[in-house]
Amino acid sequence: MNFNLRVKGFSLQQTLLSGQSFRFDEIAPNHYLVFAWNNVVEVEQSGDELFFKNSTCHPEFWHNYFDLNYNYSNLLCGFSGDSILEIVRGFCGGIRILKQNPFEVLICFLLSSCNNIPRIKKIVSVLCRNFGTQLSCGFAFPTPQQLEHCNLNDFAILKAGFRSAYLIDAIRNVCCGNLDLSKLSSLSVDEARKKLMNIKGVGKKIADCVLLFAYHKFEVFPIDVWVKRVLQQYYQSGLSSQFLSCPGFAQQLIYYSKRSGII
DNA sequence: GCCCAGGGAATCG
DNA sequence: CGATTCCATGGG
Repeated sequence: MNFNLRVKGFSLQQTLLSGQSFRFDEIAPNHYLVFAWNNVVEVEQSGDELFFKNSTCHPEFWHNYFDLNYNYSNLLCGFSGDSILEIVRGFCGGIRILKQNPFEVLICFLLSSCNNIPRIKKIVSVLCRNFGTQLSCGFAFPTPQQLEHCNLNDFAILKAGFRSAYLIDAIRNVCCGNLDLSKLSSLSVDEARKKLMNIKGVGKKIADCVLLFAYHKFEVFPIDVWVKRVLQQYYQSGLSSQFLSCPGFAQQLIYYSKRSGII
């Protein structure tokens, strides 16, 4: 299925490259193969237009996935008065927070510890190819049930090292109902975070990544090494009220900007 | 053979 | 509580 969507202020490239997803491939400059939930699409941005090709689903799915309904200009306006946030807003204000599958985000960020993005993407692609459902192009991220009976030997192909044990613990807890990902959204952020942190290898940072990238909890603030550097550089005396107006989104712009070397 | 990647957990004070 | 130290593995 092919179709177009008109967007305002959105940047496909900034959104995909902002470190929240590991499930896309650049097939040409500014032209991506994007996997989400059980779907895949080729997408390209030109100005205010998104061109979708060979989508496995209807436009509404991608509209929701890329969070195109949310009023981000309000958030960006709220950053006025904080000089750092004004800079990053001008640099990458086209970032949107994707609506990703919680199980997928949990597994991907468990793989992120002591790791780099290209390698995480490689591990995830091997995981999908070996255990996920085949799509028209590529493979879907495996469900908890598809991974339920995997052991350390099965995961040796991932070359994920010590992280494989984390995956197995997470899968087991999800499959037995100990961690019910479908119920986290009804809990308070603090309660949901506690539940996630019961998984081996999940601390506050990874829990907050799941809450932000899968549950759209903009009030959380995952602090990774890049963001920590910015805090030490510019926010020694504390975060501004503008920052605290939407920590999750501010964090995402700061991460992308710091990694790009503009701040 | 060494260094790097980026987090969690345990153990302090 | 916050700060410090140790730990884990594969790729270049």
